[in-house]
Amino acid sequence: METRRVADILKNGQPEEKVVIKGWVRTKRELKDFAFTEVNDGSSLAGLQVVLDSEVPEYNTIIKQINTGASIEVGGTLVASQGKGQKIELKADSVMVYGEADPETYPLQKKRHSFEFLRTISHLRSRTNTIGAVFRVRNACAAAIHKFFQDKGFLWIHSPIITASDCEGAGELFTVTNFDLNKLPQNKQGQVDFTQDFFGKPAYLTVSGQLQAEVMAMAFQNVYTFGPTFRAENSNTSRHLAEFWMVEPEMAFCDLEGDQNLAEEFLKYIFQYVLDHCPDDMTFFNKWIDKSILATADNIINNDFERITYTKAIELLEKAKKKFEFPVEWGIDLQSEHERYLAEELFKKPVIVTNYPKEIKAFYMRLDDDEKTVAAMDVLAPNIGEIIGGSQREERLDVLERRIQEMNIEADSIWWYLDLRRYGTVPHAGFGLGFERLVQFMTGMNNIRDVIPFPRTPLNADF
RNA sequence: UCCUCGGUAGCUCAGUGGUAGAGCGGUCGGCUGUUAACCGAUUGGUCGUAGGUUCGAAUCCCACCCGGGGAGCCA
Repeated sequence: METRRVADILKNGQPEEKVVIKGWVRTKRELKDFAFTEVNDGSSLAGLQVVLDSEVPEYNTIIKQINTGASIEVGGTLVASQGKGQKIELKADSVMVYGEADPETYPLQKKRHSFEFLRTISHLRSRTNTIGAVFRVRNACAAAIHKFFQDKGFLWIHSPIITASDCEGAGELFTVTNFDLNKLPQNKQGQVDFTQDFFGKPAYLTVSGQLQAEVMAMAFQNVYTFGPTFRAENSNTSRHLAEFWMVEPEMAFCDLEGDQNLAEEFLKYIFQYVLDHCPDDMTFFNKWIDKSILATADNIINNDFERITYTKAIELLEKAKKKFEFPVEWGIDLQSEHERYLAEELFKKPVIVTNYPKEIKAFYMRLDDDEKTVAAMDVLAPNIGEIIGGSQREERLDVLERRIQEMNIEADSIWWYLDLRRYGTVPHAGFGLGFERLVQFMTGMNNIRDVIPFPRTPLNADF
C-alpha cells in the first residue's frame, strides 16, 4: 500500500480508510493495555495520533521500542477520534520499527526547549514543532519568490560564488585559495604571491550577485539572483550570518519608481503566499512566538506603502516630539530608532524612503540632478526596520567613473561592469533582500540562527 | 569589535563563604481514551576552564573560553 503523508491524511482522510504512514514518534502515552502515540513526518505541524493495542503483533515488544524519536511505519485504519484533540486518528494493525531512539540519551524531550540548546543539536532540532514550522515557512518563502519572478518572466541568474571583485568595497571578505597556508609563496617584496594561486590573483567568496545580475539584465531585461552570499565580519548579533541567502532582482529600462513598485508588489505577494500555503504554521507562530505577526502580515498586504524622500524623512524626524538617542540632521544615515519611528509610530505601515545623500550610499547608485542625493530606496517595515535596500543604477559612464574616483573604488577589476555603460547602456534598477531576514520577519523568530538550517557565524561552523 | 547579563543534573533554573537543591526528563510501578496525560517511587553533578584568596569556595578575586541581550555595521 502506498504511504500517505500525515498532512494529507489530516486534511482528506476519511474513517474506514486503510493507510500506511512513516515518520518519527513525538510522544507516547502508555496506559495499562493500550497506548497513544503521535507520529510526525514533517509534512505538517500536527502529527497523526496512532492508537496501539494488543491486536498489534508483538505489542509488548513494539511498545517498548517506540519512544520519542524512534522512526516507525504504521499500517492501519483511520477512525473518528473518541478524544478531543483531533478529528481523526489511526488505529494500528501493524507497526514496524526502523530505528529506535534510546530515551536515556535522545536529547529532545516532549516539553519545550530553549532555542540556544536546540542550536547545539542542529542535526535534530528540525524535529521540534517550532523549528519544523520555520523550515516549512522558509521553503514556502523560497517557492513564492521563484513563482513571483517566474510568473513575471524574470530569469533566475546563477551568480558566481567565487569572485575577484569586491562589489561595494565594503565588508570583510572570505579569501578563497588553494595555497598550502603553511608555505605561502612570496614575491620579491615579501608579500604573498597571488600569481601562483589558483586564480592567479586574490579571490573571494561573493558578498553580492548584484553586479553580475546587472550584466545579465543587459541581455534579458528582467532577472533575479537567489543564492548564498558571504561576509567575514565579526558581528555577533541576532540578525547577522557569515553565510546567508540573498534575493536580488534587476530590471533594465526601469527607474526608481518602477523599483519601488516591484518591491511593494513583491513583499505583498510573498506574505500572501505564505499565509495561503502555511496557515497552521503561521497560526502557531502567532500564538507561541510573536502575537503580532498575523496583524503585521495583514498590514503589509492591505496597505499601500508610504513613499517619502530622505529629505522629507529628516524633516519629519526633526518635527517629532520623540527624543532620539542619535540626533537628527540632514546627512546622517538613519539609525534603527529613526526607522522604527517612521514605520511604527508615524505611519504604522511600511515606508519606502528614497533619495539618500550620496555620501552614505554605494558608488553604483544613480546620481540625482541636485548632485547631492542618489536614487536609492530602503523599504522600512514595522517591527523589523530595513527589509529591502535598492536603487536605480548609474547608467552614465562619465558620471559612474567620476563617482568611482570620488569614492576611491578599485576600478580595474570591474572593467566589465563599466563596459555595460559603453555598449548599449540603459536605465536600470534593482534591490536586494536578505532571505533569512524575510523569514525572521515572517515568523517572528528573534534569532536569525534559528531560521537557517545550519547557521554559520563567528566560531560556529558545526554540522 | 564594544557594552551588559549569564555558564550548577540530560533540559529549565534556585542556591552569594560552612553536608550540592527543585521542577521537568529518564527508570520502575499503577491506571480502559490519553493530548507537554495523570498518580506514586526512584535515578541523576569534575558547579565552563585554569590560577589565586581563605581553616574552608558553586559563592570572593584574576585570566581565558562559551552563550544570551543590546550597540556598531549591514542583508
